[in-house]
Amino acid sequence: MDAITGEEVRRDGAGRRPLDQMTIVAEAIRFIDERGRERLTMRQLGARLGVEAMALYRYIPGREQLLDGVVEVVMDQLYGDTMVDNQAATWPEYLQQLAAGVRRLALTHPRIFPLIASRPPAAPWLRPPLRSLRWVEAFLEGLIGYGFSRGGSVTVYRSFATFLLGHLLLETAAAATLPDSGADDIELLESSDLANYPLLTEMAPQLSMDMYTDEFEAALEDLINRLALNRR
Amino acid sequence: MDAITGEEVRRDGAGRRPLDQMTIVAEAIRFIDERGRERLTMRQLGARLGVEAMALYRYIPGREQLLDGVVEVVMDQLYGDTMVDNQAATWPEYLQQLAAGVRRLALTHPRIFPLIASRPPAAPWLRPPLRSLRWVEAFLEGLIGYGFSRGGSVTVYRSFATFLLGHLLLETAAAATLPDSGADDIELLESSDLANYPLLTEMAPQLSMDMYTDEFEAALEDLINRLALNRR
DNA sequence: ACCTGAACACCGTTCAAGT
DNA sequence: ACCTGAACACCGTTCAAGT
Repeated sequence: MDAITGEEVRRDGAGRRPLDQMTIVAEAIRFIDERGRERLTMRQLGARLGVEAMALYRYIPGREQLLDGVVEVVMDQLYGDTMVDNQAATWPEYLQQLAAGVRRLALTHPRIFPLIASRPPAAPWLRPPLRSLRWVEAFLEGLIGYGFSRGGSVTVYRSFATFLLGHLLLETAAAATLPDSGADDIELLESSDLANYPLLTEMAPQLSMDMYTDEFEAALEDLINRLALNRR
Repeated sequence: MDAITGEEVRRDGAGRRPLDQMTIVAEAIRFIDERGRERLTMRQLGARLGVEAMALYRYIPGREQLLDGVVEVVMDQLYGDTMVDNQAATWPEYLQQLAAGVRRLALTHPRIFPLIASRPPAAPWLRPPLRSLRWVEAFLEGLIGYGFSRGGSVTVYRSFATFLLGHLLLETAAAATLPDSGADDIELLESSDLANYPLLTEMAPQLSMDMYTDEFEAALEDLINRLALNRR
């Protein structure tokens, strides 16, 4: 019996429960969070599930679709966090809460977030493209609920999505780079010795301060003001 | 004799001139522009240069460093386009010209541009990180020339770089996805049938209009206004 | 029903050998 | 001096075979 569900648990000869899509995708998410998406291979993922890579193909068409599944699960989590039971009283509050929710997700899964923008989108015609049509639909619906016209809600979607994805892709990119590729740079033209850059050297303390949060909030307030002014 | 330089050209038995770093990196840039960075392999790049993959290792330490070289060459091109002989009379004009130059580069090499943000940066402490320290140094110098304090120039760098990279990463991401991975999506929870999304269906024409240019310019003007207000 | 072994067509990279 | 063949340790993926 399973301790939580109380269901009868089937086990194979090696004492494993059989795989399924969700188990595999969930493990892939954990894998990418820990080691980055470059290192996610079918063979290594199989190993973590106690199985040969070939076994995964019974549940997942291939590696690309596995990555699509990862994005889909993460986007559904976002949908639940931000769109279900949203209590915002005004549209600026609504945007603030959505922004906070998306940023929380991006910082929780910094190595997965870039996939949201780089995977071939579900609706390539949507500008900017997003994997979760359900989220976009709910977003437009929310805005209309706050009194925006249909055309106005599209304008807001555009600038809000651009703002959010843009900022968070950048904030996230640093965290997503492999932490152990300590290889030397190719020396193409001149060495990038810090000594050649007096201003950089002098301002290094300020330049290295992590101000993403402040910058994010300042820019978001700005965007909301802009939208408020242009509203008709 | 070489038709252009007039120099004596060494050729090997197969009638090829010997390779060098620049030739290889330039071919890699062309390759990524045409077929995407996922498909750039040492073996295929070698083939385009009329050589086995192993020959490349005489000039390039490895694939990762080749990609670093690609970014470096592109950034140097950007430096030449935007920083050398910049004639802007005021700092807002300066930012407009830089923004236009960076966007031009991003749209010329949409499949290379994301590398600028995702490669391990030359100075990881720099926020936001950028591969070209030379460009950042010149940027700060320019701002100080227009009367910004040292601290003020850092603030402007931060918000300007965040804005630019963010917007362009997003605009560029669509173009960078492989155009021929027509595989079916994994069906995880529900099908993303457009019929379930009435607002999306209704607003499809507006949502599919490419408004990146307008959005980019509106947001840039906004940023400049914000910077002008906060200036001390 | 579910997993694996063997195989195929690819990778990046090293190094001794060819010219 | 410059390139290649052969090799190694990996990939994703297919499919007949095992339990």
